[in-house]
Amino acid sequence: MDQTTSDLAYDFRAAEPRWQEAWTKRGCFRAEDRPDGTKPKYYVLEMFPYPSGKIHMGHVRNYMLGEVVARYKRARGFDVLHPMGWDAFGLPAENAARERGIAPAVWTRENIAAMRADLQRVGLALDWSREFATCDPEYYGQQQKLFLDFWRAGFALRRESAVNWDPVDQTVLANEQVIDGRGWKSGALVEKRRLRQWFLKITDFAEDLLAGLDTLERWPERVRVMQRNWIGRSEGAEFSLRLITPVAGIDRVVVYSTRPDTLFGMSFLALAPDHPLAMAVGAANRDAAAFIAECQSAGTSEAVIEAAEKRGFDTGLCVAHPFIAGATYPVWIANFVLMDYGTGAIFGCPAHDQRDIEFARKYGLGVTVVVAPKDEPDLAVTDKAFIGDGLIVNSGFLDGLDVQAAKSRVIAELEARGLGRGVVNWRLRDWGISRQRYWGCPIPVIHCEICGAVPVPEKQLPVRLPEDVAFDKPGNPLDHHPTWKHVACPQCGAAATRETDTFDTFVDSSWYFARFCAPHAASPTDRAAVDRWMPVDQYIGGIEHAILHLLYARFFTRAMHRLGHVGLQEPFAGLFTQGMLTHESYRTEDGRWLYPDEVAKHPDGTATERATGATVIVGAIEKMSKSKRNTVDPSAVIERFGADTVRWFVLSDNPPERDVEWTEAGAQGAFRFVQRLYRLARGVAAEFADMTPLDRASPDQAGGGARALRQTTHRTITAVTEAIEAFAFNVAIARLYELANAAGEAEGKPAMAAARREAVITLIRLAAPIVPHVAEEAHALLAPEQGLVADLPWPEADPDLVRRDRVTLAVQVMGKLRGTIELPLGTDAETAITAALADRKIARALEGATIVKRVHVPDRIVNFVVRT
RNA sequence: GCGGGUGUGGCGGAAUCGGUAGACGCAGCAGACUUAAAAUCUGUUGCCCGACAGGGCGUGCGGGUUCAAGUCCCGCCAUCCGCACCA
Repeated sequence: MDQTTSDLAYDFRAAEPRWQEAWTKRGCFRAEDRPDGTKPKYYVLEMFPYPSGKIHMGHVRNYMLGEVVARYKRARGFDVLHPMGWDAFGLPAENAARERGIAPAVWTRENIAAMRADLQRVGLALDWSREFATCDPEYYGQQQKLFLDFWRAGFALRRESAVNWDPVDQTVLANEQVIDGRGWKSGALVEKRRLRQWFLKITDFAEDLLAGLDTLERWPERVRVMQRNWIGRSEGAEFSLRLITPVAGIDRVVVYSTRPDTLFGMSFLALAPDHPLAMAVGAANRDAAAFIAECQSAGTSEAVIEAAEKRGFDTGLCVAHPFIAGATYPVWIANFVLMDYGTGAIFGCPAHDQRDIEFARKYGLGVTVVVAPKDEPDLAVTDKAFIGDGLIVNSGFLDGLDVQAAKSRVIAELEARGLGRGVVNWRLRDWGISRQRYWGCPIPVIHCEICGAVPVPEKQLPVRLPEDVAFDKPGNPLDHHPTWKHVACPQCGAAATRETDTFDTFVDSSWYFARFCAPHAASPTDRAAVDRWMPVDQYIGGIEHAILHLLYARFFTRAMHRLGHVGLQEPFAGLFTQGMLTHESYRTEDGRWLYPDEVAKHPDGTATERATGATVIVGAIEKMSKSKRNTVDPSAVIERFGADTVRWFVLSDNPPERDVEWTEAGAQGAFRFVQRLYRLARGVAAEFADMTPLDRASPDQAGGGARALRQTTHRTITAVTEAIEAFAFNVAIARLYELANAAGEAEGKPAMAAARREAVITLIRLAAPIVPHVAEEAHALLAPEQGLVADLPWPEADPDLVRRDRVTLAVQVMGKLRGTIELPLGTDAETAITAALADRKIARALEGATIVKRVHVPDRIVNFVVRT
């Protein structure tokens, strides 16, 4: 024992590194590459972190969820793969380079080293031998190979699309860098600019990605719903409308509608601002051009476009109705029509579409009801469109049909006349993967004036990112690099240039889980390793990734499957999405944000800055973020209280799917429990030393409550096991507290000593996945002959001790609780009701009333319905 | 704006199926131990009336279904996540 601390306390400072070393030495958490085939596999993975520099409590919580699963599954006899790596490319490294002159590679490597050290102090059961970072050429080189495979297979293509262009900084901005339509640094109004970029054809997989959702039984329903809505399958009609006066050779406009049944309620046609016809009008009309330019300055983010006030510009053009001879409708350019969805043109039917009614009211356009609800045939639409089902009216050949029948009928009619057709449309768009940035995986393509876009030959991979780059100029440093991009064309040998765009970092995270199976394979994946470990049995991460990351990973896996890199379509068999970590934010009166440990809080609710004594404004509890400095550094807490305290606390109070607020008080509570666990073990060890061999052998002594304690112990095994399986770690912890309380109450009672020892040993082993260090320390006091807790199997409950023979029933009168009765399990209705009526309190509650109905739910409740 | 969540004591939360609301923890209060403090232990703690017994109210708000609603249905409010170049 460490002599420097009080012999009363568990010394985590000495114990934690010692046990961490013991696990590493034994290779406890190394996943077997060559298993003997006797154990089932279990792959548990948390979304790998971006190396921002320091871990925060949110990371610890995320990794603790996987941690408990990993240690628990290991104890249940699985070969567990639980790896760690780094999602290392991205914008923050470039921002650091521009702001502080640190090279992105250096900044990233330093951050990784610091975060790795932080994570290792937590004592996680990770297989560090498989660690890699996406910025390792070994990894991104294989990614380049994958991309070229995709390209050859027709999954990749180049086409134009819009980006946010900052005219002052001469650079492309991410959506988060556009604030109120302006560049975050320059403040300049952002323009939409069209660039030729690489896309992956995720839309080719739309049907399959949608169908696959139904097989993901261990995914949260809400994530599946979000993905389903995102993919957005819709059936509708695509058809053309004739322009009365052609413009620039355009004589018709193709529209898409999911409600072709409302075609007779049309009152206008609306074009996306970047629709070819709108552009043609803009070329000839300055006012139109000004309106289009205004729409262009809104940025590319859908949220901004959709939330903006609906506005339009009347082009003065008209289109003819396909079925009503002589009827014409004005053509507008509207800011809420998206070029990327459908055909970029819609017909407006205000009576039955909310956006259209708002637009029509604003600009005085007509409103014709063509669907009448069955219970309200004379519907009048004012400000709220009617979008429900009903019977078609005012619609010629569609009159009297319901919505579904009218859709089929109108499509048939459009097809018969050669005007259009029924189509399935997707909200999902192809995935644009080009980024005009330095710190990412280079796209392995060479542009030759003669041969066009040429793949970099495989033997020249990886295309390495040069590290001698300068950030003194705006724009992409790869573009400015003196030599990097100048190469000979691999096909014809002429002077050519490299693609200077890099991949979206979502590409990096779309296949890393497959790479962990064989992180140093010479091909993107090692099929034998992938077949052994995939799918990920339990994937864990933030709900903020519900759509993009998870959808891209599912798409990538399908594409890799078609090319034989993996043998399955769905990468994640089970998914758990965790909530965020929150904390109060603090700022001084002059507006500086302060870290929580710079603030002294006072009992009266006020707070001051420790350094200066200045008044501190206590702000809202919100998501921990660096900018607001409301983060709590786990390393400091580990230093003070130990890793087990942090581990216990991040799981103890909250259901993992919900947000948590970090509080100092909670941390101290967790610290006390860790100490108490050790004290319990020490007390039991001392008692046990004094026991006779006979007493030791018979934990189930008559009387003295020993059997009751044993029942608690074995019921706790069941309850904790179920809670862990259900990801209800906070409930598991509550049950562990109860067992600790029960064991504590048995202290000093010789008749219960053996039962108490069983309780404490069980408690330690059940708590071990959460607080493994103190568990090892305590277990070594009680049963050193059994070796490491990390190597022990999970405790098994004795069914005989779990079973209950008596239950408490609630007795209600008119649904209000009036008493309880205790009965043998499985008591029949008649006996239960008789027992209830015999109860003094119930009898009094029933005085003077006539019982009209008796309800009995076996082993649960008796309810009397009465009349007075 | 659209899509998806969440809302229960002073606080975090618990409550397979609709069946004793508030498990467990934190904080508080009272007490024991101590010269004292810390640590530890015991009791108590949803709100209101009541000395007790007991009674009333109570799961964001408003309705509804049911013998019975935190749980199911309808309508609101607040708040969080995502919206395709933050990761």
